Amino acid sequence: MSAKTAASAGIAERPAGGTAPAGETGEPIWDIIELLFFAYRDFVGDPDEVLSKLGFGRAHHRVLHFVNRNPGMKVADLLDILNITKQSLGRVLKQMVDQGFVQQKEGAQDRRQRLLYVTPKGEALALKLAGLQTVRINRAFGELGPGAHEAARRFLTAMIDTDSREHVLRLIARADRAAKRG
Amino acid sequence: MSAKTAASAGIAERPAGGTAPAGETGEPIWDIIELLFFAYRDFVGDPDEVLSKLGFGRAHHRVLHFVNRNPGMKVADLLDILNITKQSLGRVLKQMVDQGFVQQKEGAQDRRQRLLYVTPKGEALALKLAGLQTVRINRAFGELGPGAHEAARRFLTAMIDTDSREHVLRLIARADRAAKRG
DNA sequence: CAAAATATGTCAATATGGCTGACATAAATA
DNA sequence: TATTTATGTCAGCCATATTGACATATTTTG
Repeated sequence: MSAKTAASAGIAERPAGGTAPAGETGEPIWDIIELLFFAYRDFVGDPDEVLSKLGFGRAHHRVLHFVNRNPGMKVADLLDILNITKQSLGRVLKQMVDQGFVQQKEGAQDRRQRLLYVTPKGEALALKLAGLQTVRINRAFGELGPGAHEAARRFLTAMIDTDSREHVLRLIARADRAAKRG
Repeated sequence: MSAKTAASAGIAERPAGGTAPAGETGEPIWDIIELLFFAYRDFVGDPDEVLSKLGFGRAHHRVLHFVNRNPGMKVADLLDILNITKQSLGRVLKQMVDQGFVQQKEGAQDRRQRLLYVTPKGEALALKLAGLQTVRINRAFGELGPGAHEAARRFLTAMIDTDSREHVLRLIARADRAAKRG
């Protein structure tokens, strides 16, 4: 019940004395480890249901999401983000193109490129999936009160590899600007 | 569950104009959606490296983690948590038993049960993996300052399905007590 | 006690989404 | 022209998930 329960479920507190300055590796932080597992499981669970009815999986979701957010991106860029091989991407991408969710256009300057765009149908699906996740996030923020969004953003950002953090933030910012133009 | 019922399942329409105050379902909350994706990717990435050297995958990690945290759990309980079929679990579990990471003992009261325990070798691996994740979490908390742990816990808890939330919290709390006894 | 339900295991077939390696094509570039 | 780049594709392998059917031991129930 109350949010307090979670707190008392807490643990991982260091053996007396503590304050355990950050950076120390003492005892595993079990609560966050497990909560992250369950939270992520539910977070991707909503879209998964919708996707499975279309014969799609999580891989399709990732492709659709990033193409929708970054219209005109190169195949190579998508491969970098998803961190998979072109063969793996190829199979999934082909399905989405064949079924009219994603479209490929020859690059204007460099005609070797096959720039990726979502179709209206693809955008509708992308927004439907993001909407399901947004409902969950908004419900959470609603329970947590003001400042929750900022706190979540800071926590999640800090959890990303320091090396790639800047890259990720730029990606998100760039996509936001693209969305506003669109 | 929830007021704001999935608000028309989310999305799409965001009739011109507005700033969408939090709590409303208008526009997708892209930053959290994407940060969660990248944060989780890195979070599971650390263990993945270690596991792959042992010929194990993420499935093995999940089994090892929960058995370590809940010594003596039934196979059925593990199936519930992981939400997979017994056939899927069977293969992974067999490997871990064969290689001496997990042990099965006949239930005392109910001799049909094969209660699950980690071996010392299994516990060492579980702690090694949790340690990697803890380093990341502690680094994040260190960057964020005091209150970060509590804030993260509250956020992640709120992201879990309302139905299963209590169950998850009980699971975590129970495992903590078990750990302290051990 | 016999019958039914339960906990677990296993065989077989199938799907998804990763992977590697090799090779092909078109276009840009040195 | 020769090379590199961007992309695609074929073929096969692996890990992890699925469903369905069936087996075994044990507990519970009528």
